[in-house]
Amino acid sequence: MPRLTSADVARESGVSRTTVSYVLNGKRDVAIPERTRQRVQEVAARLGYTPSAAARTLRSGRSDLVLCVVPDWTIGPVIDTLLDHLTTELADRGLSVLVHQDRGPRPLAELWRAVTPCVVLGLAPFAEQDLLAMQQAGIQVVGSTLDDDPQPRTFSVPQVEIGRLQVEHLAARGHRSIAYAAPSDDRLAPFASRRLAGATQECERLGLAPPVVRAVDLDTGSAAAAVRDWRAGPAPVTAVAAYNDEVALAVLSGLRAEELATPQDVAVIGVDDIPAARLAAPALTTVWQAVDAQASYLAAAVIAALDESADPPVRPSDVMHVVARDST
Amino acid sequence: MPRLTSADVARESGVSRTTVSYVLNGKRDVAIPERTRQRVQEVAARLGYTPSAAARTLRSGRSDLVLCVVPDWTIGPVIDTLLDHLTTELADRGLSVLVHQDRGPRPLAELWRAVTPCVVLGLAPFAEQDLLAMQQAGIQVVGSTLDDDPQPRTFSVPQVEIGRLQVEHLAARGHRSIAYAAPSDDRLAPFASRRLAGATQECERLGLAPPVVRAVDLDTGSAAAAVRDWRAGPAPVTAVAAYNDEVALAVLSGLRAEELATPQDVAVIGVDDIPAARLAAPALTTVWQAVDAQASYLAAAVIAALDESADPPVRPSDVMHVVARDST
DNA sequence: CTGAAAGCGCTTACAG
DNA sequence: CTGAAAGCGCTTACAG
Repeated sequence: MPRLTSADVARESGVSRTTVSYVLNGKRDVAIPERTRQRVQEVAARLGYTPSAAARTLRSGRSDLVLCVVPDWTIGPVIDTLLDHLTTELADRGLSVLVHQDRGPRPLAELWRAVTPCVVLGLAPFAEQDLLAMQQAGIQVVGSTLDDDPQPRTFSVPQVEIGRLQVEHLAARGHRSIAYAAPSDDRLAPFASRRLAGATQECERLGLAPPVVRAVDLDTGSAAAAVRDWRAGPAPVTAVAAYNDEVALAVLSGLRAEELATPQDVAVIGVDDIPAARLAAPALTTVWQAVDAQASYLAAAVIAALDESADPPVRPSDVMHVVARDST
Repeated sequence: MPRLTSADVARESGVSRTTVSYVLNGKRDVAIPERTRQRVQEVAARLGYTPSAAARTLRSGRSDLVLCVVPDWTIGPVIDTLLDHLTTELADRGLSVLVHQDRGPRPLAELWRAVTPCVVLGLAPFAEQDLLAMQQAGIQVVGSTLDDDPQPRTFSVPQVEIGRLQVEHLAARGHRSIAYAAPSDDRLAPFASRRLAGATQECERLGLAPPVVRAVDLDTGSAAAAVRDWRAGPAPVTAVAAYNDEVALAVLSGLRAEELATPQDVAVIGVDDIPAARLAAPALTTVWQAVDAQASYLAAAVIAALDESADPPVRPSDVMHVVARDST
């Protein structure tokens, strides 16, 4: 069963491959009678013709693949949803998303050189060297930054803002002695340090002592130990801002183990609003992110990188806010 | 900055492109002096040459992309981990994983015809028609089944077994009136119906009444309503097998709302062992799956599909068991 | 308005 | 042992 080529479509519709190509690619600036256009299109559809991506890529030097580089850390529900939306929105433009976990020994360059994607989309910052190499090779890059850095082709989710919002919320509830529950996984450090910095800034702004930081594993014992530390000393902590909902759930569990009441003794706030958050006892207050808006922005950024005339992406506003529940 | 081609490597090492190709592809059956081999390899490395995937694909009619078709439903942590392992293991063989969410209007055929992957890997069953078309086009297919159906190139996670294990565990704890908490998302029906069937079978085997089924949304209200139903009537339910951990957390939350004690009044068991499971109050008993073993099996199946001489994959045994915690 | 031809980068059968 | 040449399927500058 040989592959169906544009030559088949050409023969069947009685035109040349040139014409088939023009019609199927919608080249409106070439004058081709409407009748011919329709015939070619009809034949292509009837035969079930799909152009070979490989040949196209070889010819143009650019595939219709969007290489999405996902960082090493565990894909959480947020990245899940992001990729989901992104895949759907870009599929509408005929672009396929190739997800690559940036881990293991395989260098990134090897992948993009081999695949020649039209766009490389980084969900975490690229190494300077990778960035340069891609740009030199003429590949469009849409990068990410964890800071508030509104550069043109960059996706920015200011992590500092997350920590700030958490402390703002806790302080508004009257807490003055606040702790920070950091993740124990080192790979999350770039996120954790920024979120913590935001929390610290907000404490300072409000005239509070900086948050007491403890790393918390995702188990009760680790969290209970942190809780004991936090409660010891002259100014016992009364509120905990956690790195994310899972860490927050661990803290809730640790508080329970130490027989402290939430939120009466110690309040807790997470980040992400995973399903388990609202089902926790007590229901977890958390920072919600507008993932679909962010995905749409990313999709638009990719499309804009490809097509000068496309609408420049509008940075989504109000992408995060606190969902207040019973744990604060 | 023009692309580096095999011609550049050839020129630089003073041989023909033929020789470059032979050396770089490790064709051992062609007699090429070791000296030449080394020189070519050294030059290729120095220049940072990466063969064009597009040209290769065009030439061979087959890319080194593995198209992994993920079903429509939300990617949970299990699929996450699976994809993660899979990507890593296949990357070692020079294969790149292209994840495609099988949703939206874009027909699957369009994607694989365009991409010409070497293998299509389905994490949910394919439509008969798609399967046939791929086979006709000479594409290797590794499929999935939710049943216990040990066909050669098929990944099988018998969902029935999951439900069976849940009921077995609950019955061993002395429960005789068991309920099933089904998901409300219709897309999960193929999984849910099989898990339920397994639960029902095990009830029957043990001489218990079939489980009372209620759909439960991921919120407390919905779960509380289900709980009220389950507790009404002459034989109040004393144990709930939930579709997965999230549904189980909802049930725990509903029980709390109805002021019932877990496990004294009603026991609960989930599936997946998500991080939130062990942090719940009480810690959730659940069915754990050996996702990494399953991923390795899948990777081996893909490699075997590509290479007759590769080791045939060994079906992992003991891929699931109950993790007993405080909720039962 | 339409077609013949070149060329993208690779591999491999074939000829030396 | 090594190279010249063909051809994978496409697009596009060019010639009619």
